[in-house]
Amino acid sequence: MTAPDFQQQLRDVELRVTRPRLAVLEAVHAHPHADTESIISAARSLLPEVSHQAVYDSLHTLTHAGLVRSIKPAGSVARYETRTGDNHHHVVCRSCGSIADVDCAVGDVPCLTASDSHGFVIDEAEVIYWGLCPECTSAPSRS
Amino acid sequence: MTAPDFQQQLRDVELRVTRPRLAVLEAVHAHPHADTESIISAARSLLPEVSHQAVYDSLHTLTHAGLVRSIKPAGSVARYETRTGDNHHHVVCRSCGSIADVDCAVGDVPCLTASDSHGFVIDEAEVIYWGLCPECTSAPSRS
DNA sequence: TGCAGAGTCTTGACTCGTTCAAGAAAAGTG
DNA sequence: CACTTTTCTTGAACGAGTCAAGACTCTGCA
Repeated sequence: MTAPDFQQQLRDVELRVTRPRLAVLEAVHAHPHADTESIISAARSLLPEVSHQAVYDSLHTLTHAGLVRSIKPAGSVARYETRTGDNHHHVVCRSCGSIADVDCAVGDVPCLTASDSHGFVIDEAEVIYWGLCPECTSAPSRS
Repeated sequence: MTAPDFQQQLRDVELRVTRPRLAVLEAVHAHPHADTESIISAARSLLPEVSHQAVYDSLHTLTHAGLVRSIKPAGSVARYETRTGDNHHHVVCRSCGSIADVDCAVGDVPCLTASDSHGFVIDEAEVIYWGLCPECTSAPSRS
């Protein structure tokens, strides 16, 4: 994934190509599951003067456009990733908060079938597996 | 579910029986999926002088003990419910934020099998279905 | 019933991720 | 290149949730 690719991604969804957006897109791509602060740092290593506000705004815009996806496990701040549209899920470590991707166990667009949806029109199923990561399993920190 | 039942619940998990806890437990039971502020109001209708801090603390304690469960859909504040241990899930309306219970589509403790868990030890699967509730489907507010 | 000690609650201040607002700057258009 | 619209910068504000210290309650035991 190169810089021109990111530009093309933006144009494909009819967004203006701006340096903050490119920096944010590249930062999210390079640091999957990073929180906003990390993304701000990463974006600033590419474009030193970006304001945090521009990063927040870009993240919102890109999320709306579907280029990035945000996840917010309970007890964590917002995190972002560029892997979208393939209906994958996440495992979150209860101890250290680290996140890993998990492909959907059931198929392509699987978990979209709730047993009784109460009349809701469902368009997405979000699954979060909670547990302990390998490191925290072997060395469980403060219990 | 009567007041003595709540007392018994607390004793069963070896928690002290205090009026704030009873009020919180009853409030959560009476208002499933309510946010913290609503629970504070509801608890105060039973016990006028409870501090918000006591409610927060009780909610945390009860959550730890497994008597209540907290859910935090992205973009929403924390919400609580007393239905625990049956591995049910939730539908959340993207428009108005209302929440409904959904029984697990697959079985009893189903979704606990991720295809590749990356070495994580998984103990819970949390599923949130996103969509539109019946009201917002027929009258979609500001798009 | 009364006492001691651990655990809880009240009060009030504070943190920090996120949002709001107004003006300046930059991207796209002809 | 000038113009219009969108986006970015700066700086302040918001608010759910947390922290801390002291007062108060609950429970177990004499």
